[in-house]
Amino acid sequence: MPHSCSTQFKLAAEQFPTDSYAAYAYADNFDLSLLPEDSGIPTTVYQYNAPQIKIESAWEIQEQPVSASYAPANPCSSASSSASSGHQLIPPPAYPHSAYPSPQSSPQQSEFASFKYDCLSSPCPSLDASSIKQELHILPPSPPESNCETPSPRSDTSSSSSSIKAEPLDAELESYIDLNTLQQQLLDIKPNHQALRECLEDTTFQRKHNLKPLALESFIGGLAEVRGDFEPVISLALEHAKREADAICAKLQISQDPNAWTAAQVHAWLRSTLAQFKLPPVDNLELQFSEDGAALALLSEEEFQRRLPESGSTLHAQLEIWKMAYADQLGNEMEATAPAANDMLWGYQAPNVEQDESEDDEDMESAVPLATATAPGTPNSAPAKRSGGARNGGSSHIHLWQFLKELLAAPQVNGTAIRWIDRSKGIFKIEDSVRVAKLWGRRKNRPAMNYDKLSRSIRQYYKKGIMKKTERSQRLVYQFCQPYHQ
DNA sequence: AACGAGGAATCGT
DNA sequence: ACGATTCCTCGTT
Repeated sequence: MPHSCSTQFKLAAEQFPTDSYAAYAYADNFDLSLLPEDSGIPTTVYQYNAPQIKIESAWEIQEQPVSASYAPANPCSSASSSASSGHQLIPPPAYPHSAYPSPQSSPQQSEFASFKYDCLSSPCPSLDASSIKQELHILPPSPPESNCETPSPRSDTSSSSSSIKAEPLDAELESYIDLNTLQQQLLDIKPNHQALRECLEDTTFQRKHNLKPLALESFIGGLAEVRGDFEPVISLALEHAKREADAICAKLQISQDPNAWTAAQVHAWLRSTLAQFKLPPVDNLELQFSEDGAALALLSEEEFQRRLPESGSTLHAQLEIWKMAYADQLGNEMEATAPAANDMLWGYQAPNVEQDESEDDEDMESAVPLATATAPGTPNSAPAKRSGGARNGGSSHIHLWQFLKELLAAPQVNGTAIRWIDRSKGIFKIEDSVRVAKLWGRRKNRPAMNYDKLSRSIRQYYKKGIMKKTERSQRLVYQFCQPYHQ
């Protein structure tokens, strides 16, 4: 085995940035169920062929109380066995980043993905207590109330490459990614996001670990440009944002489309968002913001900041997220009806089996099972629809059909594993039976799950009237029965 | 070989 | 009790 190289993410996060992109990372309650289920992300140790990467935690700050209810009673054995040591070791299998045979998996991608998750996740139900604790340190539960201008103890941020230090460690090579420095760079982000831009544009990290170049513009430029490396991550963030927005929309009786808001609804949303992020309430909100939703959506971040120095950035960022979430939803709907058109719209390239680029790895794949049982139109919640009954945390006894709908709801992430054939009829196809089964097994904490068993469960649905075979029987093609679809 | 169908026992909640 | 899991045999693609 070649010598390994460990990448150590350090972060002492006492500050909390308030810039737009930080809002992605620090949104109060990003649903960590979106994230890999069997690994405490910041503490995961990845190993694969050169260079081998170890990501481990080095947080040393005080403990924060954390709800243990989110920690599964029995996480995957490999995870729990080493949880106490603050990191877990994933031995390098044939397919380094995936417990699941994925011949085209890309360790580089997944490594970077894990890094991205670190940046995008926020304190939420995670898998083991240690990782929760650590994530709380990365991303404080309270939204941006601390001073974003607080200088970081580290001042050497002139070059982002300085945040990546390689140091030999015995036979191993250990490189540190100092998140202190990285965070400082985030804190330094100016309205034009120069620091983030520089940070992301710096390719040292990529080159060092032989990563694919990063399409920076795709990240900054908005959803329509989002693709490639960021696609799954953005998708996850948007999935969360959409669910969150959903609940808020129901509460405030407003549209999911900010452009459709009246001025009064704008005020309601602003107040709600201020409260959500624990920002100081604004007395003369109506005077400050006379715009309706469409006009509000056109305001620049500077304008937000000018009107509300304390909270303008956060509000603007949150609005951006809402806009993206709504746009993404439209995109998904279009994809259901006219995939080709949607691909053109989003520049989204349908996953090609013959290509090796977008093959999922451990990170991507574990990130796939999305959300809670909030899949749209669950018959169980038929009358109340999605009124937000039992939300997060109830995913442990999710039904298989619900889980499948969850996967189907995120085609950008799961398109290679399962996809709609005819959404209006509830017909879908399992493209990668192994993968879907593994995901299901992971969700249910059944490591021995396979497609044979999963399909047996699906067949049980036949006589229950939950699913049926299509008229013209096709392999791996199933159909939801009416009440369970739509 | 992979998938489909369904019986039967068992498990977990 | 119920849904899911596990194991099984046999048939089909």
